[in-house]
Order: sequence, then C-alpha cells, then structure tokens
Amino acid sequence: MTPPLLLWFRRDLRLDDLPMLATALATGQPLIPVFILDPETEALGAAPKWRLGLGLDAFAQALTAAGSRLILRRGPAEATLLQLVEETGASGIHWSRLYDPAAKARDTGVKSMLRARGLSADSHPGHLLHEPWTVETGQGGFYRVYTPYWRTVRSRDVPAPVPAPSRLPAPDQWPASDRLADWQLHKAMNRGAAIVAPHTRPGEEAARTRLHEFLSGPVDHYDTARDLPGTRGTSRLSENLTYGEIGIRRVWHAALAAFHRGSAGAETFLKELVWREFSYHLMHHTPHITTRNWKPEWDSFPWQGDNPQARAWTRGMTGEPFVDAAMREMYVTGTMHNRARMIAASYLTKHLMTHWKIGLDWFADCLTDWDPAANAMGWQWAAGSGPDAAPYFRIFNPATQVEKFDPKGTYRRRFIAEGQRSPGPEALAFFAAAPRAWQLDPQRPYPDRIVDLAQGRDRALSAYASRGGTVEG
DNA sequence: TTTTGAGTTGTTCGA
DNA sequence: GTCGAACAACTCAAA
Repeated sequence: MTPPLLLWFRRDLRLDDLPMLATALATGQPLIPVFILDPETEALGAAPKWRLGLGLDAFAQALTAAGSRLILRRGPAEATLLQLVEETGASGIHWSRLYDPAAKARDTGVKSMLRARGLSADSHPGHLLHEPWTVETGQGGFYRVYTPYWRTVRSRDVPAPVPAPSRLPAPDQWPASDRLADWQLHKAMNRGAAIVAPHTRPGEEAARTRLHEFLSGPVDHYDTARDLPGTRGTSRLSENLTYGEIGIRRVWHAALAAFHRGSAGAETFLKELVWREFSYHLMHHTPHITTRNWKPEWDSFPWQGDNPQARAWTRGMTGEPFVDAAMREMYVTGTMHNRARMIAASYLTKHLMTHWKIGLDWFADCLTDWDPAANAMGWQWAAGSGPDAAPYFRIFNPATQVEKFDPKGTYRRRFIAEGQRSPGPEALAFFAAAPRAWQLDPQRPYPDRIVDLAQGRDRALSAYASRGGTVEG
C-alpha cells in the first residue's frame, strides 16, 4: 500500500496556486492535510488568532468538499508531526515556507529532525512572489531601498498559478483530529467577535470573489481612491493574503492582466503587492526588524515606554479625530485603512514620542490582517528607525491630513460617535466593544486634544536635534 | 574604485 | 490661494 504524505498547513489555507500541493499530488500518494496549534501559533494576538479560527473552519469545509479532511492537532510542531508519522505511516511531509524568525527556527529544526529519521521533508515557496534570497543587487547583496527593489522585480517572471485540484487523494484511514471549537481560538477576543465578524471575509472562495470585485472596477481608480479612508478604494485582500487564502501569484497575474488592459490604478496596486514582498525581503535578511531598531543609532532616541497618552491612543481617545477614527476602526473592524495606519503610527511615535514597539504590539493584537513582516516594516518606517524610512522631519499633521484625505468627514463620522445626533452602527459599536475598564460613554463629549499638534511636533523635532545633529548616526 | 542620481505616502514658511 | 524651497545629510544602487 502506498504510504501517505502529510501536508503541513500554516499560512497557506488554500488549494489553488499552492506549489507544495502540486508537488505532493504529483507523487500519487494519499494526502493528509494537517494544521498544528503549536506554541508559535498560540502566541498570536487576539484578533489574528480568532481570525485564524475562521480561516481554518472555511478551509476544513473546502477540504471536505474535495473528498479530504483537515486534521487538527495541538502541541509542539516537531513532536506532533512525529506522532502523526507514526500513526499514519507517512513517508514524508510538505509545507510552504514562512519567513519570520520564530517560524524559521521552528521549521529548520523540524526539517533536520525528520530527515535524520529518514523521512522526506520538503519546504516550498507559495507565500511570496519571489523567495527573499533570489532578489539581489548588482553587488550580490539585499535591497534596503524600495524603488530599486521594485525596478528589479517588476519585470521578473512570476510562475503561473497552478489551479486547485477538484479532489485530493485520501488515505484508507484518517488519523484522529481535535475539534476546532475545543481550541477556543476566540477566547482572547474579549471585545466581542460578533462585532468584528461582519467585517471579515474568511476562506478561499471569499478571497477570490474579493479579488474579482476589486479588479472589475475599483482598481481603475486605485491610484487616487486608495488614499481616501472614507471610500472603498482598496482591495481589502490583506486579511486573506496573511492566511494564504489566496495565492499571491494568482493575485499578481490577475493584476498584471488589468495593467495590460490599461487600467490606470493597476500599476499602483502591483507596487503595493511588491511592498508586501519587500517587507519579507527585509525580514529575511535583517530579522531584527521585528524586535529592535533596524538602525541601531536610534537606540539612544528618547522613546517613551508605556504611558497614559499612549493608552489614550490605544483607546481612540486622543482628541485627535483622524487618529481616534483610525484606532476605533481597527477595534471595530479588525483592519485599518492604510493612510490611517500611517497617521496613527506617526502620531504615536512623533507627537507622543512613544516607542514604535508599543504600537506594533497593539496592532498585532487587534488586526485580523496582521502580518509579521508588513507590521514591523510599517512601524519602523513611520518611526524613522527603519530601512528606507521617512526623513525625521516628515511628521504627519493629522489636521492637515484631514483636509487632504477626509475633507467631508466621512471617515471620522463613521467611527466617532460623540457629537453626532444619530451616530452610525460602527461608531456605536466601538463603545459596545470597548472593555468596561476603559469607562467609555458615547454620551460624553468628545475629548480635548491630549497633545497640541504644534507642540508635539516641536518636541519631537527638538528631541532629534538634541541627539547631536543628525539622526542617521 | 569612484561617481552620480535618487530616495512611498509631508509640513511649513514666505513670496 | 498657490507655489517653490527648505527641512540634512546620508546611504543606496548602479554605472
């Protein structure tokens, strides 16, 4: 009898455009799809963990429809996989690579352990357009600046996506599986999953629909509309991409087709996909980007740790409407518009002089589209401590940003209830979602600014200056 | 090896 | 109100 292969799924919850699946199918062996709730996965923030559960549920159904199953197990990856090998007689394991430091360390250990026991263990691409080490400068190094990176990869061939199989070959006997509900992945979502749920669209089918909706209209205006948080100008694919519910190659080729038919916004969209790619390139080559100042000379900058103003920031109570709308959007919907992220991050790190790590951690707890590479790069970019960062004097003024990007107040009204005669459902949802300990009340007046914008800006600028001239070290 | 051109998303000030 | 310059100097990447 042919021994089965284990397919170890992590952030690739799909059947379409999945190289590891195509390779495994080609062997003709029975396939056993597995997801393991290991310590690394347990460490996810509240919202990402809850969202993972939705993704797993959708993926399990898709597998069932394809005559297969998703086997769920809990425990350290290495021991759990070994246990499954013993139970099933599997001859090998396939998975799609991940690139964050914790996953890399785990996967390296798993691979050597399996191979030492004579099993085949193969990692595959699938999460990215280009493996991070395959994009090199003329000198053979890695890129630290986005534009040259973009110029290098824009015309590079991306392998065509492999379509999903209609059926997966099943083993004669299935190993036991945990029940997803028993994992309680929603447990840390104390703000009420029911409030965030309407804003999420889990699963491969939903992701495909989203892509087609975006490319059949909004992409044409993406270059301008994507900057307006009050409109629906973006693809919203980030939550699906982070769990691999759609393949990045599939997205790339579809967007490229839009570009070739002359869609005005398609190139901007392709560039955004490459930003995601660039963040992984950086995380692979400089993994400390997730934990420490990318530029070590920033270690002496007088960042503040946890402080009352930072807590007001997390609670959407800074008195700065664009910032508060952004923070409440994230709390209620699980996502935040890209421009709002920049404004919220600039405000925390500059006007409040608070360490970017505090913002990064809060985002990691609240975002259903949380991505280790993009979150780290984005925060360090905003703070100024990262690669290709904004110059230190480039401090977003939330009031000016309002004039430019939310002139009619659509975005602010959508998420800030105070002062409105009949606030909308999302503005009210924030108060329903917020923990009691925050003691928020929509009847109370909107708070005064906790920091004067001009003073906050000047304080940040003088902090840079007092470090002895340049901030570049 | 040296040179050269350029670098996501901004703000303010003064003409 | 609009527009251009200043805000710094440095590093990156390629020629």
